[in-house]
Amino acid sequence: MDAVRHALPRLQLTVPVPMKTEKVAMSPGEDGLIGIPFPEHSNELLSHLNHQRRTGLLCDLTLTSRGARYPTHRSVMAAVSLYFRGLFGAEEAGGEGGGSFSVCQLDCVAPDALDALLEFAYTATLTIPSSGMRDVLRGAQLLGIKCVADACRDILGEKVEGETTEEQRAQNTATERMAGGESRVERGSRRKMDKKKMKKFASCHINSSVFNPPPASPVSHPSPSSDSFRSLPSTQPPSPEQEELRVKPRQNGDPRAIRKPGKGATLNGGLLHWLHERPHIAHPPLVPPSNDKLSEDEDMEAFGDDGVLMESTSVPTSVADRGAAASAAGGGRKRKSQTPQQCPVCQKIIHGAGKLPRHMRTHTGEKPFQCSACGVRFTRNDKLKIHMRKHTGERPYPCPHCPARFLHSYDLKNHLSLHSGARPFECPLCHKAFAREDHLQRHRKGHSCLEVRTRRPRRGAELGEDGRGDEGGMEQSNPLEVLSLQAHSSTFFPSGVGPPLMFPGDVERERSLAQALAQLGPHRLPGYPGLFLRGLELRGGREAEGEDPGGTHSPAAQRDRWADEVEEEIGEEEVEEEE
DNA sequence: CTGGGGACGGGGCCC
DNA sequence: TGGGCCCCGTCCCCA
Repeated sequence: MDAVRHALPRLQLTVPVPMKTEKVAMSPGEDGLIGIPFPEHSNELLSHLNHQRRTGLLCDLTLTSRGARYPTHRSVMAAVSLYFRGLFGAEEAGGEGGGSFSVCQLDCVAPDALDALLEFAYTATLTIPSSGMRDVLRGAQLLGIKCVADACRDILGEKVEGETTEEQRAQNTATERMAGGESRVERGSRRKMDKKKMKKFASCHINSSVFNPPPASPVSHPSPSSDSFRSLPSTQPPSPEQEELRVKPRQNGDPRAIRKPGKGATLNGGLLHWLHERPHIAHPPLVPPSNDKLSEDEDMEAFGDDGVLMESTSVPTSVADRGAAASAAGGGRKRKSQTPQQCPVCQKIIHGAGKLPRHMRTHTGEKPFQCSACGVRFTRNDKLKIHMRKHTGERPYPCPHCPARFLHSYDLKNHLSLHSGARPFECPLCHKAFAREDHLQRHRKGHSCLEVRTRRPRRGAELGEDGRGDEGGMEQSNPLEVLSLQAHSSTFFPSGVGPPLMFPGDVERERSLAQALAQLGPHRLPGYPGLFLRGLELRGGREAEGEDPGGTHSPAAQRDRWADEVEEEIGEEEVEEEE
């Protein structure tokens, strides 16, 4: 442990104190809040917890395996193991207050393997004797510690493609070993369910697996039923180190011995990653499991449904692997060689090597680049450089048609559209054209085209009358407002998702939300956790469809969406006119 | 409400 | 892998 502790200071990953996350996530200017990251916190926390475990302090759960006893903490086990989370969740759901058993018999997990898994839980380091790799793998699978299972599989050379099969096989084996009196019929049905889950898991890389027949027999607690295992949010993003961990670890007869980082290049590189990333990358996405949909959506947001982000979240996997994942997932614009990293504060995936520190400054408010002329500070050097043009008078972007010169290339671009008279951005509602896309967006957010629009048959009223059931909520509110809201909120909830804004009884709430979202814009949402979460909920499966996982909204894509909206509206209007 | 300038944050490319 | 540079989209502010 000391080795780990000594190694930790070298692991510079910005980790916010969880309690401050909301504040940290706010934009620097929001209420003057500044997030102060404490990179050591999570490591120190783990260290203290491990010390408590070793001294038996505050241990409220004892795991046993074939006579060996392992005092531990329920909260830690619930945090690291889907099985225990489900177990304790079921316990609490059953109104038993979460403290009804203190001994959990895990004879199905070999003592050494259990010891290694506990060591992992408390140190974020897995020390695996190669001879016991299979046992650890099985234990990790049974307890729902996916990252460990993945790493073991990698080390054993088992392919990811076989993940479902292997996991299934292992689980089934364990099931047969442990289930005892459980009826075959029940097992079969559960297996079927798990196959679905695993299939989803394999395709989406969302670790929401239900771990069927409980691998353990809590001594003083009945085994939780499968139904008790809720679909849980991902606790484990793809282990970035899996590729590196393909290198077999050193033999280590003592499972408690902590391997010192720094010895053994490739492997230890992996371990270093593992050490510092696991606590941060893996756990922040935790959301209250009571909101399954939200959890799922957030997972989609955080890791991408197309597998690319999952594969590449801080993952030094091979380019070929990523490419394969991308193509397998349907493609889209994908990075080739640069490693996306996940912001530990807002969970956003930051693409591009070296971009995470830059992004982190948006949370910390740090502005290390100060203008020597006026003292204005900037978060980025390149912005300062552009700013300096104001003082030097440099305007490197001259207009070829007039004497105007500009500081920014995009200013010139905007300006050129004036000369050309081009107004390529047209409001689909009132058909007013704009030279700039942001002006069109501003226009759409407002109500400036409402009058024109209301001359047409009102979509909301029509919808209400023709009995499209789920639109019924509109009847409870001003159809005009609903119309406006739908039209403009579609900017952020594009067609195809459908306007999930209107549900019976939710009109007011959703209107407020949509207005808030319209004010904030999608990129601002991470700074407003509540709205962000609701936004995720409302967005439904948009990100889940693999589109635009990084949150970028290219003009082309936006225009395409708007074009779709226009087509959709025109189509509907035609239908209405025919009626 | 619209046009225009500027600021800011993210992504791509390159070193 | 980090950072510089550039481009882009978006937002804010002002006239």
